[in-house]
Amino acid sequence: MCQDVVVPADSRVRRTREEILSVAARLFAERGYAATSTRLIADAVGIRQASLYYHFPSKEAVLAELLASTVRPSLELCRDLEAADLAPAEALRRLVTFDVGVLLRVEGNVGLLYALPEVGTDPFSTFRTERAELRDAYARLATAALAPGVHPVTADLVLGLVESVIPLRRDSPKLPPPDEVGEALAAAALRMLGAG
Amino acid sequence: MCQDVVVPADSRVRRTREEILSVAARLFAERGYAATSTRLIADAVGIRQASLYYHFPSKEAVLAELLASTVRPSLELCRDLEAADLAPAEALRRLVTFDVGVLLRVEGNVGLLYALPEVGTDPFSTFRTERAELRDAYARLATAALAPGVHPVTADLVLGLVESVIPLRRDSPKLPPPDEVGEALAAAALRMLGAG
DNA sequence: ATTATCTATAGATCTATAGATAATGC
DNA sequence: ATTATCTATAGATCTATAGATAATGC
Repeated sequence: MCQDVVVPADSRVRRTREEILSVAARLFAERGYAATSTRLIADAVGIRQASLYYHFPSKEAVLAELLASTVRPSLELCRDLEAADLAPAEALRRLVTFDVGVLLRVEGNVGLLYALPEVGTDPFSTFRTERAELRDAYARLATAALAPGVHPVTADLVLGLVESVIPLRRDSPKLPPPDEVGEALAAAALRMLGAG
Repeated sequence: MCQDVVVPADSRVRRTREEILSVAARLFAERGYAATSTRLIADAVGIRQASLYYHFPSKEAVLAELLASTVRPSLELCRDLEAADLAPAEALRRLVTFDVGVLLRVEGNVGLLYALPEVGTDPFSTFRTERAELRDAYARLATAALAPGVHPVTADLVLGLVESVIPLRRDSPKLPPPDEVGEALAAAALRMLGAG
């Protein structure tokens, strides 16, 4: 058994690695994955293009790590909420406000990464699986909260409604504070389901 | 004055040009703009890479034409509806069902093109202007239909809700018929605004 | 004669690797 | 001594142009 290599949280290599992630997230979201060269990322970080490959084995690995970090917190909350035996409408309200808060606050509008067409290709299938889990959790909660007489497809619209804050944030710079948008959107989702 | 050059609707050049557009739309939506090479498009059409440049001056021009053709029909309907002096809720219901129908029926899920990050770059600013017009029209109608006591930001969510059928179509292959989804979504939008 | 396509290629990328060197920390 | 970066470059693209040739239609 060998000991884990301990990297202090503020070591130089750690900071560089995280700056690469942060810069790449912003550039991928703004310009697209294929249109963002490793040179462009490196220049923005202030290192040479080849030095990226000390921190990541490939450009794909950079995007893969970004994607993983965006979906995991929501997935964990989903599991907690489903275990907590709340009324479906209340569980959904909490999930929606949490996700809207994250999407509006995260730097660089990283939520846009979900929609990158390249994410549909083979190297990112792990992320797609995790994302499908999140979609299913939303659909289960929304279906349970659905009022009689409301068309069942409405339950599949909730996640899309939540994520519509991503382009909204890009296109409408003057938005109310995240918490206010989150509560308004959660209330809108519940009205939409007839669960007001 | 010179006469316009008349190109018959089914001429060979016209068919090739339209097949380029159709194939490019599908590939851009599936794989992204930068990740789709002119060679890949040409191979799928069955011509040589260089022959694309007889029909289009650049790769950008192909995407620009696709974008223009997707936003224009909705913009025209918007203008008609605003002129027709309907109740805002009814005008919005018609606009929503129309757009959902188009987005669900158009071949190759071309709606995904809206979200391509490359669309945010300079060469596509004309499209972005037209798209901003559509967004404003949605916001005007939705604001007019908003019930008292409902948070105003809710009006800005309607377009996002409509466009959430684009990823829905990609991720949930088994969806009800377009008309049914359109009506369910329009009803959901009106409930969300408190205008049920 | 004109239109639509082809072959061939220039010139500019891009990712990733090899091997050298500078900075860090015991 | 190890870690993090650098320079240099191989090899594979990619867009767009030049000029030749085949198909079309009067």
